Amino acid sequence: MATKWLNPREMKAWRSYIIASRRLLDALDLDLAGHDLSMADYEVLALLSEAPDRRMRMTELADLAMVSKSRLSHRMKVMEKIGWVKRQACDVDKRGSWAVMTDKGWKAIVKAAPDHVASVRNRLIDHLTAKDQEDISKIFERIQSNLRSQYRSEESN
Amino acid sequence: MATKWLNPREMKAWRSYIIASRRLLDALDLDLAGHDLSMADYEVLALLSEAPDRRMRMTELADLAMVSKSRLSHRMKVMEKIGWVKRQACDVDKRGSWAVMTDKGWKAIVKAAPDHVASVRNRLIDHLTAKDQEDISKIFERIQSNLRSQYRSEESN
DNA sequence: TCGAATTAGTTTAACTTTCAACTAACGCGA
DNA sequence: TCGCGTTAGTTGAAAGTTAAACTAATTCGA
Repeated sequence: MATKWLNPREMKAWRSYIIASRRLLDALDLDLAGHDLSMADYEVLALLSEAPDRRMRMTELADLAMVSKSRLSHRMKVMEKIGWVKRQACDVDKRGSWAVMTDKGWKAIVKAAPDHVASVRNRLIDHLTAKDQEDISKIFERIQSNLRSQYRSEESN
Repeated sequence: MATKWLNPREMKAWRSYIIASRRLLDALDLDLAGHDLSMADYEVLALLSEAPDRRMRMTELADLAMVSKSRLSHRMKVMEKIGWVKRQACDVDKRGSWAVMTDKGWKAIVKAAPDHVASVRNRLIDHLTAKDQEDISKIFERIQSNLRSQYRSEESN
C-alpha cells in the first residue's frame, strides 16, 4: 500500500509530542536524581509503599511498574543492597517471592515524593489548564486502549 | 513549603499521559525492531538523510537527535560496522568529523520510513481528531518552551 | 497420581547507555 | 606568537537493560 505520509498538522502534533516528551522525561529523571532515584525505581517504591503490608509479589510488581521481570529482579538486587527493599519467601507459592519495602525504603520514598510531585507540577501540570488536563486524559486513554486492542497480549517476559 | 499534591483531575492527566506514553514508545520501538532499528537510531539516520550531502557534523547531529555526544559516538561505531554510515575527517576544523550516510544507510532508511510512519499513524495519529492534533501541538510546545526557560542551558555533555 | 506444559523468579551474557577522563585542535587575549 | 581556556570528538569502565536459558514449583488433563 502506498505510504500515507503525515500532513503538516499531523507532523507538527507528532513532533511536538515526541520532542517535548523526551525532554520532559529527562527533566523529571534529572530532578529525581537528587534522591538517587530514577523514575522507574521511584515507581517501584511508590507501588510498594501503597501495597498492603508494603509488599507485593514480584510478578505483580513488574506488571504494575511496567518493567520486565528480569529488569525488576536486577533492580531489586540493587535496591536491596541500598537497603530500601528485601525479599521474602512466599509460603503460598514456593516458587514465588515477596518484594518487601523496608523502613529505610519507606523513609526514602516519603522524602522523595514531595519533590517529585513538585517536579511534575513545575514541569507539566501547572502549565495545563483544567481543560487541557481533561483533553490529555481523554486522548491518552484512547491511545492506550487502542494499543491494548492492537496487541491483545504483549509479552512482558 | 507544604507539598501541593495532585488533585484527581491532575492525577488522572498525569497518569494517562505517562502510562500511555510508555506503552506507545514501546510499541513504536517494537515496530521498528523489524528493521533492526531503535527510535534513536532511526532518528539519527533520518536526520542524516535530510542533511545536505547526507552528512552532518557529530555535535550538530547529537544535538538534533537529542543524544549525548558519547552516545552518538558509540552508536556510530555500531552503525558503521553495519555499513549505514561512515566517518569523514573535517577539513575546516581538524578536530571535527563528518557523520556521512552511505548508500546502504540510505536504502535502510528508505525501507524503514514507510513502516515507521504507518506505525506512528496506527498507534497515535489516526486516533486523534484534527482538533486533538492542534491541542497536542499547542500543549506540548508550551511544555517544551517552559522546560527551556527553566534550565536555560542543559548540558548535553 | 503421573507427566507435560506452564508459571515464578533468577541468572548469565550480550548489548546499550552514562560518566569521567582523555587527546587534539581551535581561538583569543596579551 | 605564546599560552590558556574552550570545543570536538573518542574512549574505557561502570552501570543499566534485554534476551534467552535455566531451576524449581505449580497446575491440569488423562
